[in-house]
Amino acid sequence: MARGRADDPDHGVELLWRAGDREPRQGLSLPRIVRAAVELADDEGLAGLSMRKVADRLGFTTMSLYRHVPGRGQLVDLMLDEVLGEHPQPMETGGWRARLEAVARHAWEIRKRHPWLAEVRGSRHVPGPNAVAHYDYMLSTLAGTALRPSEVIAVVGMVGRFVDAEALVLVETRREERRSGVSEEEWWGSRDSLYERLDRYPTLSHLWTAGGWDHPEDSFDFGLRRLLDGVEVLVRKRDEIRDEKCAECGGPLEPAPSGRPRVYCSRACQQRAYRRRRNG
Amino acid sequence: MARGRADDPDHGVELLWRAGDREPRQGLSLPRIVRAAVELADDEGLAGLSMRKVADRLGFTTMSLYRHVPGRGQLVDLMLDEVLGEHPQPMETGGWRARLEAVARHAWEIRKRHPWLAEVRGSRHVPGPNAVAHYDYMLSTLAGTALRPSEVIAVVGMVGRFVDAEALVLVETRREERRSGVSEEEWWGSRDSLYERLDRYPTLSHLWTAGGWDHPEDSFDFGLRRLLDGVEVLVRKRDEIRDEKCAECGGPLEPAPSGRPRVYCSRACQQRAYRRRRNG
DNA sequence: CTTTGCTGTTTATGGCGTACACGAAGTAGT
DNA sequence: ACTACTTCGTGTACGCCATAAACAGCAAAG
Repeated sequence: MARGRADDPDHGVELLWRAGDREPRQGLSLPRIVRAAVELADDEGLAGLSMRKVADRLGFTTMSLYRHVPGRGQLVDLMLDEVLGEHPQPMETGGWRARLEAVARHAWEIRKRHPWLAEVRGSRHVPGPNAVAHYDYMLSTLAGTALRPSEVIAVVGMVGRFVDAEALVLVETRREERRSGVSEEEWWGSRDSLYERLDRYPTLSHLWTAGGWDHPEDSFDFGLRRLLDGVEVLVRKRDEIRDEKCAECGGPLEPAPSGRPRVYCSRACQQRAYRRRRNG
Repeated sequence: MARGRADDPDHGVELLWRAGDREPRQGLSLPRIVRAAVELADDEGLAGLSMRKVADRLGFTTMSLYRHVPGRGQLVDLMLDEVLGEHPQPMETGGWRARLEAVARHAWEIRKRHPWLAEVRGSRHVPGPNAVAHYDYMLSTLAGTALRPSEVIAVVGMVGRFVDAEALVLVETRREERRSGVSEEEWWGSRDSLYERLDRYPTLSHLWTAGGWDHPEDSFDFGLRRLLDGVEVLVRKRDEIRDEKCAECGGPLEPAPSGRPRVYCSRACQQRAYRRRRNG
C-alpha cells in the first residue's frame, strides 16, 4: 500500500497529507520511521542520515524501510513536515514588522533544534500540511500592508532563505567543531601560514587592526534588522502610493499591475482632466 | 612533494598560495586536475564531482590524483580560487551603494557561469589569493562609510550569503530540470493532488487569486534592492552620528566602541560643561 | 650500482541508495 | 478448509563513492 515508484511525486503528496493513520502495535510504520530519521538527523546532520542507520536504530533491515517510504528523498520530505508539526506557529500580535520578525526568529529557533532543516536542498520538495500552514502564516504577516501580492511572496521567500543561509553557517560550524574536536576560533587562530600572506590587502588589514573581528556582530540579528529595514522602506513607499488620491476626483488610486505610478483613478477622470486642460 | 595528510590545512594553504608552478609537458599536474574538475563541476554540479570522473576525464586512474591533491575537499578549495581568478573584480566607481551592488551582481554572474560555487559548504575553506582579493574589494566598498568595522564585515558577509542563497535555488532548479527533463513550471503545474488541499489556507488562496504567482518578482533583483535599502538605512544613521558635533567645543565626535551615542568629544569637554552648568 | 624520491597503478575496505527475488504471515473468496 | 492474493520484512547484489596501502617504473644523486 505504501509502495509506489520512488519518483512519483503524487505518491509523496499522499504520504504527506494523510493524517492520523493507525499505528500498528508492533513492527514498522511510517511515523516510527520518520521519527527515528529525525532523531538521527538531529544527531548527525542530513549527510549522516542513511537508510541503513535509520533501519539499525529501529532494529530492522535496511530494505524493510522501502516497504513504507519510497526512498530517501521522500523520507526527508516527511521529516520536514514532522518537525514543523512539533513547532506550531504561535499567533503573534503587533504590526507587520513585529510579526514578521517573530516568524523569522521562530524559524531560527526551529533550525537550532533541528539543524539539518537548513541543509535540505532541492526545488521540488512537496510541502506537507505543517509546512503550508507555516508558509500561509508568514504570508499573512504582510497581507495587511500595501505591498503587491508578488512582493509579499518575494519578501517571505527572501526572509526564509535568509534564515536558512544563516542556519547553514551555524550547522557547518557545529559539524566541523564536532568532527575535529577543535573550536572554530582555535582553528582559524592556527592558520598563521595564511595570515602571513594577508598584509598585502589594504582594507582587510585596516579592518583587522581596527578590531573588526574582535567583537563581531551577531550575524542573524544584524542581518535580520537590515533586511526588515529594507522591507520597511518598500512598505512605506507603497503606503505613500496608496494614500495618494486621484488628481481629478480625489478618489482612491489603485496601483497599476505594471507598477508604474498612476495619476488618475480611471479613464473617465483622465478624460475629464484633459478636457478641462483644453477648455480652461 | 604534493603529498601531505589530507586533513592538514596548512598544506592546503601551501597549495593555494603558491603561484606560477612549472607545468610539466605531459602527465598529471595540479593545475590540470583543477581545470578538469572545474569543467566537470560546471557540467554536473558539485554533487556530480567525483575523483573517478575527474581522473577519467584526464585519462588517468582515480588514485593518481591523490599524488597531487590531498583529497576531494582540498580540490574544491583549489577549484574555488581557480574560478575566482578567471573573473577578476573590476574596479567600479561611484558611491558605496553602486559599488556594493556591482560587486553583488558580479558575484551573481560568476555563479551563473559556475553554479556549483554556491553549493560549496563548510566553514573552514582556506581562501586562496583570488578569494581574498575579492573579499578585500568587497570590504573596500564600505570602507568610506561611517559604518563600524564590525558592521562593514557583517554587511559584506550578509551580501555574500544572499548571493549564494539565491544562486542555490537557481542551481537546484536547473539540476532538477536537467535530471528530470521536466521544467519547473510544468512540474509544479502537475501537482493537482497538492493544490486540491490548499483551499483551507486563507492568505495563500487570496494571494493566489490575486495573481501573486503569475508575475513573480525577480528574486535576485528584488532581494538585492531590499537588502541594500536596509544597509542604506544603517549607513545614514551612522552618518548622522558622525556629523554630530561635541556639545561643548563643537569638535568632531568619535563613535564609542560600545555604540552608545556620545555627547562630548572628551572627558575635558564633559568636565567643562559640568562646571558651566553648576556655575551658570 | 645502489639508493632515494617522485609518479602512477593495483587492490582492497567500508560506506551509500536501492532493485529484485524470496519467504512468512495474514486475509478474502470460494 | 483450501486457495489466491496481498502485505511485510529479509538477503543478496549492483554500482556508485572516497581513500588507505602496497607496489612498479623511472630519474637523479650518492
